[in-house]
Amino acid sequence: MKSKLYVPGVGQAGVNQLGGVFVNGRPLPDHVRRQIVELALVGIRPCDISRKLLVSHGCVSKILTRFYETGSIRPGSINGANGRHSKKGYSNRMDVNKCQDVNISPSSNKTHETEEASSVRNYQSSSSTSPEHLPTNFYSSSRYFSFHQQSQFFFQHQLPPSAAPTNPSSDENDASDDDDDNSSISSIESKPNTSSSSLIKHSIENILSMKVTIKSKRPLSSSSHSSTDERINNSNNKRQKSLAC
DNA sequence: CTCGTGACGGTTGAA
DNA sequence: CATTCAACCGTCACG
Repeated sequence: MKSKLYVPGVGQAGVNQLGGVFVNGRPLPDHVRRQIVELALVGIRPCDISRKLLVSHGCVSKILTRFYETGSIRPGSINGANGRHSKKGYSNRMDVNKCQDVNISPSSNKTHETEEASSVRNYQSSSSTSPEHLPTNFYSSSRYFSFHQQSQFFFQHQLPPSAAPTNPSSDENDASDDDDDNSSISSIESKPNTSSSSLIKHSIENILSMKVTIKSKRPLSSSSHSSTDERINNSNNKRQKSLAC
């Protein structure tokens, strides 16, 4: 039932049961992972998130489980704490990048969350199309670069322009957009900020507007908004509690 | 209907 | 340089 298509430079791209495009064996794009976490934080249920973002339920569950346990939205091999990257000197290079980008001393006793946030910033700042910003600790540059371009192509066709990835053509716009993303992600993983919360609200509103379009396009089980809102609030309280721990 | 989990096939980097 | 292996990925199906 799973249709597959081969995309040069990416590998086997497939379409899951929800109609979403994915690349087998490759992590979801960062903005998709971020949207999953943001939607979960505002109380959207995982099943709704999977339907909205066209990501499989299992993937949403895994990402949220990882996020609740570690506070990280990154794929497991990113921060070099585990996986194959820990064997080589990636962590040293990561520390250098952190010093340059985030002004965090590598020798300072940083918490896991600050390290994660800095790694997120480092990765997002490096996700611009400028070759010298290609990630050194992630995948190899050439493969990652081709994948990133292709994934942007895919999700530009999947998501509305408000939730679509940034335009790779202009660096300054990328930088500003990355700042928006960074502020939203830092507000999630650190303390809440008033200005960034508006950004979160903005992005979530965009996503929710997409939800309306999707629901109008493909009506799910006919459920009234009031009952769903109550369930959303309940689950939101539960997740806020778990997050506060 | 929702959610957690394991199997599966695929990708990636190191050895 | 090609091959092998381990770790990780997302999807799917099951309970």
